Amino acid sequence: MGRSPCCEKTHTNKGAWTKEEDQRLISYIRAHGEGCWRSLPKAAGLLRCGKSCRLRWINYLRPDLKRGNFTNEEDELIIKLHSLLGNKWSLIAGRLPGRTDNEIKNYWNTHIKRKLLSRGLNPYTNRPMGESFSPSLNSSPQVISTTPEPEILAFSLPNNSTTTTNRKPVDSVEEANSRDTSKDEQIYPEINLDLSISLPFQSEPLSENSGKSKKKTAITSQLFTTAICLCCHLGFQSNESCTCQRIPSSNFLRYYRPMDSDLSLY
DNA sequence: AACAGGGGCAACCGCCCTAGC
DNA sequence: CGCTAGGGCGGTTGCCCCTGT
Repeated sequence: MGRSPCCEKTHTNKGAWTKEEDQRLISYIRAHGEGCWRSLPKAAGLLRCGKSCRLRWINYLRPDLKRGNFTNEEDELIIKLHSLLGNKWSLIAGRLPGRTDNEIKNYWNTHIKRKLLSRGLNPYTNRPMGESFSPSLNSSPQVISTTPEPEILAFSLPNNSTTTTNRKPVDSVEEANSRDTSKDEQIYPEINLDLSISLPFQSEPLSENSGKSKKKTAITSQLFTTAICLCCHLGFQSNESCTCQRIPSSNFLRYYRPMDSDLSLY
């Protein structure tokens, strides 16, 4: 017994979106906001699957999207992020304002992969072909703090780390993605890349009846002493790829991406 | 001018995760 | 605690356009 389909396949359009469909979707979301994608097509008068509407909006119709060619800085950032995160396109896109995961994924597959190969680099490791490699990033982000913003990626600074692990050759993305990264050496030794994503800020203590909240609080208490955004670590703080702002804190420094009005849609 | 091949990218598919009941 | 619906994500497909022959 399979999962029920997300929509009536027989009565939905497929393929390229028309201008009229785009306009309907934009108008509807402007009027009612995002959410409930399954019922949106009917409400908006679209003969489309809800998922299709969501994808169309997120990837092409959102007002905050940055269209056009990728800059060299974006290229380099993507390369570095990919070497650290693997095919976590949404995470990578999160560090590139105005870019979508789909766009970055396509760009990676069509441009960057080739670019790295032409440099004699393994596209999955960003290291010379044949050289051993292991990224340091844990695949599962940890919740480390609560902040006023919906999204924070924090990376600990070197903490007198004694991280020493054995490298293992990685020549495929499958291998790279499935590796036990906890044992891996870092690509960028100066960076301890524990990727962390926070929950929205709560100035009041977290509700006591929330078991999950307690768990998150516990994790927070295990914070490293210093955290910094990946863009900053990679040297992109001063350019457009990094929109972080520094928040002084008694225990550590936090960098966050402000949530502007447009991004609030995402 | 016509055709073939390849590249680029929008869109779809299917699996996974999670909140809500 | 299990089930389900909804949403998110990464991988893949297929169409369109460009370029070379």
